[in-house]
Amino acid sequence: MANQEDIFRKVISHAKEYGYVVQSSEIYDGLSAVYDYIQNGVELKRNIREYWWMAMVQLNENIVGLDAAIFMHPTTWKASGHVDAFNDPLIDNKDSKKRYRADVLVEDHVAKIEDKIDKEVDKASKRFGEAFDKPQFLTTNPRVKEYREKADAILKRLGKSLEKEDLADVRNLIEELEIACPVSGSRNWTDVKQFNLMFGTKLGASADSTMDLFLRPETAQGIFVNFLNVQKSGRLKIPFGIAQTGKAFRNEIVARQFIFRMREFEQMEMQYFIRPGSQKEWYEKWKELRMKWHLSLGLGEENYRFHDHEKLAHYADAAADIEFRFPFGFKELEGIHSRTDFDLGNHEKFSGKKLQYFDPELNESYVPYVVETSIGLDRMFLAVLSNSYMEEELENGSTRVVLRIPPVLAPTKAAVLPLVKKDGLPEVAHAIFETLRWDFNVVYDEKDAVGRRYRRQDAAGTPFCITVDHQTLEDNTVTLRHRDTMDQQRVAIEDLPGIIHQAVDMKNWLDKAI
RNA sequence: GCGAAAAUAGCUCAGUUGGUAGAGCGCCACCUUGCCAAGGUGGAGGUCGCGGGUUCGAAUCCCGUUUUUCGCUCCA
Repeated sequence: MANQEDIFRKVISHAKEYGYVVQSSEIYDGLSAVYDYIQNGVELKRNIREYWWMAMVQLNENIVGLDAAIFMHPTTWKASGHVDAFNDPLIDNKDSKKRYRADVLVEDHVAKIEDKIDKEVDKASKRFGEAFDKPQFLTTNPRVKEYREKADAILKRLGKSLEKEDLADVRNLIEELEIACPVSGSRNWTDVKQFNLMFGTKLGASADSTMDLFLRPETAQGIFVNFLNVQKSGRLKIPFGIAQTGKAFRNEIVARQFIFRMREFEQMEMQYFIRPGSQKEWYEKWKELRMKWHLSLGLGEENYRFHDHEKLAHYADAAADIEFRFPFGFKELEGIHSRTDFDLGNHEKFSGKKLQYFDPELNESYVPYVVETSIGLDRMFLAVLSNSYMEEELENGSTRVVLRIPPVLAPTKAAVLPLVKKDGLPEVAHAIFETLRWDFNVVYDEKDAVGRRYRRQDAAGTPFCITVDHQTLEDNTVTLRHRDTMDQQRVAIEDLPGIIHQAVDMKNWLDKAI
């Protein structure tokens, strides 16, 4: 594991040194858990996004794209459940260093009181046998009544305090009830703090006419609110999907592990609208399809696994993660969720607008069910980058650092190198460069010995190097050198576009995925 | 957010009991070589994360702060 952490550190350093990812606002000491993608990073990220878009939108007849705004009407987040579910009062125990949801601590305490009531009921029922009248016992037994009143009073006070956001009172309540930490047994608590996982902002330039908004915590809602717009204008028939990529924002309590968990991140999501009752089938189908997409990149089958959720989110009736073996272990890369009609149904309720589909086959209208696939673009980036980074021992005893990025995703597809900086070789190399740049991202480099230039391109992840030498002047052939094998072959200049195309074209990669 | 560790050149790191900064690689220019990194000459680049304090004097000691890493915690 120490070795793995070491590699992760090296990947982060490498990402900076070779122009992939740097910390945001670095000259001001950075900003916690915010990163910028620089010249090579932006290309890799764009390529991953396009690879996804190609597979999900272009190659799927019944999936269309969308680009919704980051700002959305505030009621959206009430309907989606985020206002409630993303808002937690938290408290820490100073001795055990454990963090709890303050309301859960109080509720657990109440549950203990209710246990006592149950015990009284048990005792009484044993004593009275068949003659035991439970409802009457609950209302008349003085001890039970006392417990019940106590429990109700606590819950009422908790509810009131939470509603008024009176966190000091929640803390007081915990103190008065003498609630102790289950781990340390101590009552040494911090203050209760409200954590809102959504970023708030304001719409409106003048202070007296502003409206409180949230930056979207997920892109999915932009799809749901546009469900009818897209369906009607596209005359789409169920089942169909809407896909989008875009930024989402979460005020994570702990944001860490480089770009794995950031406060601002990019999602690639697809919501698939289906007939109610068919969700199981589509859920399984999309699990399979998404895994195929991942495997098509060749990062290694052993680096992926499914993780089925036992505890489901508020909207789902089934959920699984595709986990990837990151340098810090298997972690979630993509989620596939059966979201039922939760979202559309709630938007109906909150908006008062019908969000239904008339199914001509069934001759009835219904709120469609939804199966979602949601992948973190930044996580996918990290998966590719960390998986690609290798330090190799070569036969001659030297080592090389190489980024084995799948060629289809590589930021630069080829480097054009004149063997020497004279004898007209740079001119020929430049001409090749000028031709190839229309089809591929290519670079030109004439500095240093060619061997060193090869290594430089290895470290940057460029799959091909094209070397122009003296023979080129005679027969229009060049050396094509391969990143992964370091093999060299002699090819005609006119064959270059075809060879590179074969290696980097999405078609040749994605046909494994569909 | 708590705890621990760390922060010196683009990267990896030295820096003695406190005396105002170094190496290797990288980068730039020129020369040389010419198919798998590390030849020569010259050069750029650091107010030692930031802010205070102690001291004649702080990269070094003290306090605060920011950022990072690890653990806990949370995770739609």
